[in-house]
Amino acid sequence: MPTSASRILLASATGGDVVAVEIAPDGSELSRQTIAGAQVPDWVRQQEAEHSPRWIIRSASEIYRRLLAADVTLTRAHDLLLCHAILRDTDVIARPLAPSTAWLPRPPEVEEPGLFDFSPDASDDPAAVLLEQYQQQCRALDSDTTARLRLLCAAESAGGLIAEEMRAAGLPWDADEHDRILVETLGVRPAGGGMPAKMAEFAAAVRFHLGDAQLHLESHTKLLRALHRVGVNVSSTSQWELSEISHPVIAPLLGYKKLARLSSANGWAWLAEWIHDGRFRPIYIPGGVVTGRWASAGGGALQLPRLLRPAVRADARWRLIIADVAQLEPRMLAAMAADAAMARAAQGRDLYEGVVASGAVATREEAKYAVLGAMYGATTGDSGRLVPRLRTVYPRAMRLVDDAARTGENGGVVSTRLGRSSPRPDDEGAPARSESADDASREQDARRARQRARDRGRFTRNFVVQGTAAEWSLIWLAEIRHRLRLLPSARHPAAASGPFSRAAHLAFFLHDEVIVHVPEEHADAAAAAIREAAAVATRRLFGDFPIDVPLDLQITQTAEK
DNA sequence: AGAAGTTGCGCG
DNA sequence: AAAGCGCGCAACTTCT
Repeated sequence: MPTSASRILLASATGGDVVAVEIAPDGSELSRQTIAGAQVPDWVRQQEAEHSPRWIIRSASEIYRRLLAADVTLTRAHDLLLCHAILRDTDVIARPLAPSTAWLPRPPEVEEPGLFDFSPDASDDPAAVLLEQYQQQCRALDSDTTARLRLLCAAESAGGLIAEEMRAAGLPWDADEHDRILVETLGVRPAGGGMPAKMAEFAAAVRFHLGDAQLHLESHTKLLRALHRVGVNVSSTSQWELSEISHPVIAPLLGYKKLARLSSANGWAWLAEWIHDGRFRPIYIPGGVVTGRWASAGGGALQLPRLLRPAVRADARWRLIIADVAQLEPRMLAAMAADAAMARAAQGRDLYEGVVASGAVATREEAKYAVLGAMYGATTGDSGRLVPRLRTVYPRAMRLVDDAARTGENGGVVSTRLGRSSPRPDDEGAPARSESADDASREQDARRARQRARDRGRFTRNFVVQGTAAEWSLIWLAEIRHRLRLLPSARHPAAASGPFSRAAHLAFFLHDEVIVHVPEEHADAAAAAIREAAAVATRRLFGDFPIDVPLDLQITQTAEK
């Protein structure tokens, strides 16, 4: 393989071997070789050291875990699976990528013994299949004269690598602290099993007030009947409705529900299943949401209750850097719409106070409801009533979301700043009525169709904002990763082994928040890197448009807030 | 018995 | 039964 290599395509061959193809700048094949499975990590490490090529791979989720397990990291990649979804659906180029079911994510594979022994592509020449797809994607990217899709695909591919790296590194988690929180909140766990003490107390109080010593509290139907028996006339057992009622059963019932939730979602069973060697390793799914947000699988990674934050704890001589953006989405909206007035309100840490200062609303609370309502499409209630006031002070921003909603209602497609487009509406549910249908059912169909259109309008309204925020976060992540890789090694390794035990690394990502785990001596440098990365993300998306995207950032030992 | 749907609640 | 977007998960009920 010549030293000029800058792009190498990796394809799985039979028997765990790998075919490596060197790609010329014009996308054509320069040379290829087959590498025996056992040699792949060393070979890849060597290529990284000598050329740091862009690796063209089917999917990081399919191959990267095995490389990381062998302590090999990749600098850059082009993830064909992730980019296929973007380039197939995008509405910002004349000829999007031809859709193909061959480029959909595979169901999670069972662990296989061989290093690269994942199911080989069903073809005599899997490398040719990948190369053909890569060339098609390059043609699509080249047709975008604005190059925003190129930026999006690069960021998305970096995200694919980061998701696997964060899983490999894990989020440092103090199981003892978690246990302390559980005991403090739920009460002591009986030795013989059964309900923890404080939960049992609440349960007993609820049963007493409902006059049923045997009542099964987890059954909504039974609980609802029991509530009706004592005159608590609610239509559901949800806490927001219960909290409106004044009755002695309400307080213990809400208390019980709170604890029951913690116990079943993040109790001792969760701790035993998900925390190993002081790390929480969820599965991140980049692009798992149509807007471009990440999804997760297993462990409820994106729903960790704030109550458990103190269990996130840096290793000895290491620090956590926790950084997030307040009100990322409305900031994105202001910049996307080039709404100078809204950008002015976004100056500084609290956008909502800025909205109050504009005179549109009286209180911060009103500002929050109005802004969220504008982005979500509220039509009724407090929020819906406040939204029109924003139209007078921020006409450009409001026009952007209102246009997105109208496009969706009319069955159209909307796109984010970088060109990720909303999926086409599916035609399911369009009723095929015979001519004999009566007026009433035709009326009902029409009503349902209007409802669907409104639902879709709220979806597309939110899509442009949520999706662009996801793009900002993705670039932020990629730029953080890039900078952290330049930091020197740790004086003291982290408690866990693996490729990230000696260097600062991303440990957690949640829509607009990151947690970085860093050797104490590099904490300040890493914090600076995170701030720089945010500034770069803003500039990449919006150029010189003056929009503030301030970070809340703290360097700590634990994630307590 | 197991699949599929519902409810409720955690996160942004 | 959230007014208003996007998710995942546990536990229950209902369907097959």
